[in-house]
Amino acid sequence: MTARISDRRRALTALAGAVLESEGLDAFGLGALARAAGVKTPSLYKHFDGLADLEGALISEGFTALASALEGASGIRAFAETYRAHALARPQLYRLMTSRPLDRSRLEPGAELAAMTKLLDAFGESPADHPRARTLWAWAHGLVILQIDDRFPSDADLDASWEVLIATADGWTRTH
Amino acid sequence: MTARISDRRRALTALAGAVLESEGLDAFGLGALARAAGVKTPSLYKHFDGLADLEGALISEGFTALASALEGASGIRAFAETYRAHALARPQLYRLMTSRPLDRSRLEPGAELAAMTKLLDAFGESPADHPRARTLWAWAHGLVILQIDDRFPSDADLDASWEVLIATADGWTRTH
DNA sequence: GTCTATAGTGGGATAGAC
DNA sequence: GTCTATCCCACTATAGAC
Repeated sequence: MTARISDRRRALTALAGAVLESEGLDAFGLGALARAAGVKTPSLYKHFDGLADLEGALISEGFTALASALEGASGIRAFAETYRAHALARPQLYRLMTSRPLDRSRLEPGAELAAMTKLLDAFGESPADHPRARTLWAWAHGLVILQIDDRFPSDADLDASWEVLIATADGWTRTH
Repeated sequence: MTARISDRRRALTALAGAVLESEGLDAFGLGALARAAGVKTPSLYKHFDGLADLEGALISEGFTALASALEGASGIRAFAETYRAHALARPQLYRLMTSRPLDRSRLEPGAELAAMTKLLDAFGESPADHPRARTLWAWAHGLVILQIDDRFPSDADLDASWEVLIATADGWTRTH
């Protein structure tokens, strides 16, 4: 019963996530959230310390949700398909998370690290594995973000492109 | 001697490219270009049909330059290193070209296609090779854009991550 | 080809009443 | 926790004089 203020912030953050997807990243802002909430813009300042704070809450939630989704993915195929599905389920949030400078001071501590750790752990925790883990992440990210930004021809067989990634990374784990 | 107007447009576009890199994509606009050119913003409308036209000119130039750079690259290693160096030489232009919705009606006809064709041709022109060519492009793009957006730890060995890409793609061409 | 003047839009943000 | 009122800023864009 004590932390009802926090509940309101959480509810507004969830609404903001929906607005972000429906309006698009470029049209998103305090005004868009206020309109959707049926509230005037200045009211939001009781719950967020400005736009950067709101974006930080959304991004933190995104990292936490990604880490949680990857938790249950074992094996390269599950990893790749989970990452792909998770990103495409909320493409505008994915763009917000990855396609602009990241103000880490606005994030919940550990949120980004939790997601990154899950990514790196797909290949073991040894530092020697990191270049391969990072390049695999970049590969998956490239496939996802180019699709979100509509850079592939409409007839491109993206499933086939993902299969190349899966087969390649599977080869790495088999020979480790 | 006839097309001096066009010369001015070209010079302003070149200046805009420099401003884009020094000010960053978010701070770029007609005002930034006007300040750099020592001119008032409305004057630019004699040379560009608004901001979208200016951005289209920059993006077209970027695609043309990329196609030209890839022209001389033969083999996977040369391809990868050329792409990487070209993107990182003008990171803000690369972001402008790849990280937002692309208004193709504002581009010089064929500019995007020329660059994309060079990318696909790295693996031959058969449609069966396209999934592999596209996934390789996405991979290279992911490595470049995550570095530009500062998403890798500062101690990450990116050279090693690129070597994984090169070794993998080399394997594809050897077994074709 | 450049200028001044101006209009319009949209956004973020603060102060203070209720 | 929400409101009104207000301010500030930045940018795009047009009209018309020089």
